[in-house]
Amino acid sequence: MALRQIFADNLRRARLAAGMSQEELADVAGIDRTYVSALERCRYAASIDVMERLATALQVTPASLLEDVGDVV
Amino acid sequence: MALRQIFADNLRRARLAAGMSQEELADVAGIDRTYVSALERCRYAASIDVMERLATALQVTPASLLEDVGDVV
DNA sequence: CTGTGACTCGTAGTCCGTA
DNA sequence: TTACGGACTACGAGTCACA
Repeated sequence: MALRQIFADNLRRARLAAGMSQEELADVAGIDRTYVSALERCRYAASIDVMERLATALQVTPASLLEDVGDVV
Repeated sequence: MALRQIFADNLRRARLAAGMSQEELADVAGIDRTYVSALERCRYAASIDVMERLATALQVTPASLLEDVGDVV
């Protein structure tokens, strides 16, 4: 499993856990609304500083967004 | 402290711990020697898939490269 | 072995609108 | 609320020569 996919999964999970919409998260993190959508859909390989902003906005550690939780499916 | 800096530090530490030169790491990770140098010097905000390749080459988890170990200085 | 400036090229990332 | 497309710009990706 690619790391981008793991990141996408963790991002979505963390966002939902925080009870935020993509729009809210994008707003708080200071990034584009459609970009959050694209990230969760694994369209892009986010750079490290975007990860940082996202992690901060979600109040989780950046490292936790890369943790491989295996197939939750 | 910016995450890019933490990443740069962790990258260098992991590389030295593995007893590799920038050249060797670059070779194993399949990226340019000078690019590894640039990354360790915090010149760029590495993207997630570069991190993945680097982590694999160093045989550490991608998440460990983002762990804030504080000022080791 | 490593740092660095210069360079090209691809894509990250933004902004628009629509379903 | 989210997925997704197009068009655009900024910056990361990747390489070279030289110190």
